[in-house]
Amino acid sequence: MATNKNVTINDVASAAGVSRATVSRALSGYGRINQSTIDHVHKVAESLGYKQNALAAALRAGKTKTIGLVVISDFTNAFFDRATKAIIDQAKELGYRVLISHTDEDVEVEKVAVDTMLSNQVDGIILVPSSTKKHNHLTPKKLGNKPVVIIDRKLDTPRYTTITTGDEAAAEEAVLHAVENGHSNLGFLIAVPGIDGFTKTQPEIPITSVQERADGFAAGVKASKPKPKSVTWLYCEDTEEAASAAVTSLLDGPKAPSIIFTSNNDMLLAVLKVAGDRGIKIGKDLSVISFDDSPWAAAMVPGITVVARPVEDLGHLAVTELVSAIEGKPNHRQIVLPAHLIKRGSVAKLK
Amino acid sequence: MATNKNVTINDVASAAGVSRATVSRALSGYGRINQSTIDHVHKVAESLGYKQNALAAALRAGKTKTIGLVVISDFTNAFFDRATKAIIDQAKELGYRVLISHTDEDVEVEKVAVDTMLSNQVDGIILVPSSTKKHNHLTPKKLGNKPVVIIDRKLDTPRYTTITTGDEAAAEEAVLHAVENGHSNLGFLIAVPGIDGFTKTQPEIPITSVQERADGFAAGVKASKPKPKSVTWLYCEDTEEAASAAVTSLLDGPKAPSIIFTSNNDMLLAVLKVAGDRGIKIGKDLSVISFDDSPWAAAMVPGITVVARPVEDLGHLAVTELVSAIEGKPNHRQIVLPAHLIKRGSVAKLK
DNA sequence: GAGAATTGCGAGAGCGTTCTCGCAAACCGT
DNA sequence: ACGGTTTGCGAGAACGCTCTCGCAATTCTC
Repeated sequence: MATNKNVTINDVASAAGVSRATVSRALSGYGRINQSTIDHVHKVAESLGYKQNALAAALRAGKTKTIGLVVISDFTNAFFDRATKAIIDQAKELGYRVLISHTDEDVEVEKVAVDTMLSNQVDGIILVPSSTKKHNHLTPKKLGNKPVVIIDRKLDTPRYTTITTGDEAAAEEAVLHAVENGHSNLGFLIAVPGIDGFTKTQPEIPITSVQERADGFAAGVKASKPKPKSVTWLYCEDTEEAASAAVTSLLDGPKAPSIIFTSNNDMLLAVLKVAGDRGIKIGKDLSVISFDDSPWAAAMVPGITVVARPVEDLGHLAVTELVSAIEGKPNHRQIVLPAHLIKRGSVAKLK
Repeated sequence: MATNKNVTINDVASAAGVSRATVSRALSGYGRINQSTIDHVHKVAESLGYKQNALAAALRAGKTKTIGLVVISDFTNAFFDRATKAIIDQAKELGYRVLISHTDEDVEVEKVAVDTMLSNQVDGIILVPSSTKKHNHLTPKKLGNKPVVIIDRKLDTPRYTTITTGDEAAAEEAVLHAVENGHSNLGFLIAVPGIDGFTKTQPEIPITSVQERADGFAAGVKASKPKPKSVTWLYCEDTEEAASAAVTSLLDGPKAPSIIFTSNNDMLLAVLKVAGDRGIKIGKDLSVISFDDSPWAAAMVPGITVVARPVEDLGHLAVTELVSAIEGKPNHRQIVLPAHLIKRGSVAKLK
């Protein structure tokens, strides 16, 4: 059980008969150095199985080539899985690694997540904030003046480059699409983290993207040509139980909707589940439109009509912006990427 | 634009009027130190906004409290998203961070991923190998004798602790379930990375878990009481196009199956898509059983009958085993967790 | 109250790099 | 052939931290 001490740059240096500095020059490719010694050092390093200690290099150089990604949810989410993938891929493209942490919509968790990132000396942070208002821990000073890109949601103080999607317009479009198809009894199921169960009266929504969806739905209702006969709003905790209960109450309520708009896929799945259990056919007896596209939403029969957001573009752009800031071009842009409605079969043509 | 030099342990030391060593003792909680100085140092550190530089600490201490996770696929996969989440959560529980990399089933990518992990001085690695056979880069020597846990698939040399699921038995159970329900024309759609398009003859399968599923299906066919009338095998590249083509060929072939077994959810989605386009009703005109459960498979109408694997347990256990090895109890266990069939509505009762 | 044990803390080395500085050797121009 | 420039490389400091060692001060022991 030989405890293989890692081979260091010193080992390479003495094996190659040169100094540490020369080895570093040869391997990192900077400064004045003879091509033949470069080759020689490379050969020796390889034969010894030398691997750079990224920790030491980063400590000395003051940069880690790592960006921190603090997301809300884990990857079991049709938005964040794709965003995370896009971010990792683009980061790799630009020569960066990604450190991931998720916060479960908890500001306290977010705080320690960010601290961990900073402690690990990330060069910049991409963050999905869990609260619009509570961000005392996100001041430039507390972040060591490190570049930050906010995605998916906005802070109420637009301090950093922020990339969001145009959910409001898309939500409005969704409502108009439903009304055009003859729907007149509308149900809205909005997932709001932090509340208990579900409620009809609008609670404080700590997430701008959700707020925008709700606003867009409302704008759609207002803009509808034949005014909808009934509109029911339900704000719901983001859990399976609460969602099921909310859907049940919606379907059993006095003004049962012919279409339900859901603000995310968890809510959508609850609708599908309850409807399935009751033998209610989607796209026929009940229509549905949700947010965020996914392979399964497309493959279902009927396909689910969704607001598709440019998730990959968003992730891609976030990294590009962040890296550009890391490399010294700090500019605080507010970017909104367009979302659009994908019409499938889950909206019945009434009348 | 004050370039906030990070506050270091030296700053805290001089502000608190003690030595670096004392600050370190106070904050890290080791060695002999007076409680009142601990409090004092903590207070000063807080007021200065001191944050430990994890890099420096790790460099000095020789351990990073980080484990590397090298998975095949990204998180847009019903298995790996859950596994990754379970691993991150359990790692956090045990005081470890997770560095993630994905390889897209490419051995070369896997190689550099592992190198990156090592360069970043991870304390151990959890790996989903992209190939059963090609693992020259995974010798203990090349891994610096760091602990490794292999999950989801096996290497042909059982060198490390390996955690897999009992896919073979579950696959057999799935076939028997179908035959019991009167199915006699069976189709098997097996995703095999690295092949081109699809083929009827079994190619080399570089992944043990897939091989085991195929073996289990075969065992099920053999064990069926009324021998199935026809059995069609299709091995397919893991892309949407190839899968669609394969499904089409399956449905249009001479022996059109009444049930299709798919080895993963990508294949399942292809089946659903093609069937949907043709107006073929799942659970009625065509039955289907897939591998790996997911929220949408449960919410669909009819629900998809699946082989559910204990993904969270697997991830959890992987971390536990790895950390135990990191902390000095190296034992090479071969663990197989049981998978089981969840019967939903996607299998029609024939006869 | 004198020796022994214990406690609290500072000095300083060292983790594996990078990078500036300076020096010797090689090269240039006239 | 001689001053000046360029080239290649080594010495050594520094990044921020941990941890051993040793010394002074305190507490214990009988």
